[in-house]
Amino acid sequence: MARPRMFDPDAVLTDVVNVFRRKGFTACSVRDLELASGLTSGSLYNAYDDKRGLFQAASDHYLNTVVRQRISSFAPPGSGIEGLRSLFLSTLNEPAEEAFGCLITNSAVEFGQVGAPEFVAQGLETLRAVFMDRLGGDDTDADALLAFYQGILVLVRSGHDKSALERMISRFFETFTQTTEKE
Amino acid sequence: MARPRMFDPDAVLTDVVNVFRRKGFTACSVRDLELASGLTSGSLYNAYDDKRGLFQAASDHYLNTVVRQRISSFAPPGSGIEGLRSLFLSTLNEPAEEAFGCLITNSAVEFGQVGAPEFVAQGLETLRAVFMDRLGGDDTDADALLAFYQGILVLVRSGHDKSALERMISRFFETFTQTTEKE
DNA sequence: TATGTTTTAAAACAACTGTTCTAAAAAGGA
DNA sequence: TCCTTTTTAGAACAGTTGTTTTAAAACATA
Repeated sequence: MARPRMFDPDAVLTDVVNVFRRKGFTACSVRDLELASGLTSGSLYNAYDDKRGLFQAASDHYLNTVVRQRISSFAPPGSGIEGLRSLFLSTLNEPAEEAFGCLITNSAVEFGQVGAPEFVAQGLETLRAVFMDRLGGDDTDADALLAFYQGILVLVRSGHDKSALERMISRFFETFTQTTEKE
Repeated sequence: MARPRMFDPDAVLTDVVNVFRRKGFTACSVRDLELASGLTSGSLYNAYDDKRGLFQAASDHYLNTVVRQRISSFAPPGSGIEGLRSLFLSTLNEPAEEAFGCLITNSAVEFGQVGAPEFVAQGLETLRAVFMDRLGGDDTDADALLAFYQGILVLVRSGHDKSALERMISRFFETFTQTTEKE
């Protein structure tokens, strides 16, 4: 029919999502996105309508590739609490110079409850469902784990000492395993 | 000597800090700050040098009035774990329409570890010290509680169901009290 | 090879950004 | 009352924002 895209959408979204994670949606200019993607604004606007549309595509990409892939890699169905332990520890794998943090967490905080894109609620609910399933607990337990998880990502993002966080996560799951084993 | 200020600095900073909590530093324009404070940009720049200076004054104000006051109100020295329980539950006291969240949490996420103002580290350390003292635990326990606390604030900010969060906090401190009582 | 459609690149846009400048107003000390 | 100093209000500033427009380039199909 016509001229095909010259860029690889997956590669572009991967690059773009990292800029959004690093700077946030508002502080990230279209020029930043041009630079990160190697594309010009014309191509971006033609493919994604506007900045918000690009963010939406990028966050969907993030949810499907980063988050869900991380879950199935570290805490696949049936992996139980040990899977969750691995998942929590995997959040510490970030560049030491500057932690990007999690786009879900970052966006939840940046947008708040009013203008938040749907992917925030989706992402939180995805995590919550995983926690509930692997844990074998109820909604309240899942919420507690969700809060703990989000808090870790805040501390990671703020540059908190990694080894301290590792100790903390390890101990938490140790005592947690003991507690649930007793009964 | 000369003409005195016509505005009440405390009142201005209280108003300003709420806009920063609601919109974040970057997304908050100087016009927003004029509107919120009732002052004109001339007065703001004369008193606080620039936007960053105003943010610094506002965040210091927040730390001293909101955070530290909340601590001494809900979890004063000697109040132990019960104090912490009250403190955690107090984070749910937010306007139902739009949760402002905590300026420490919000700023930790917005700025990350590179350009973050000092008050973020100060605020996190203040909380951590309180947790450690009231808990009677070690650094690792304090970090865990700090993560849990930050995560709750993320969920509050994102509009998570308040009653669910209340149940979660209550149960956490119940089982926590039991666990520590046993030994 | 020609046609038709889309992507691309780059210039151009108005609106908004943080900040500075200007001049008038306000007050305390002499 | 006059002088000095500071605050105030608001206009003005250059730079950046997200977005649109323009025209050329690039392919798939016929």
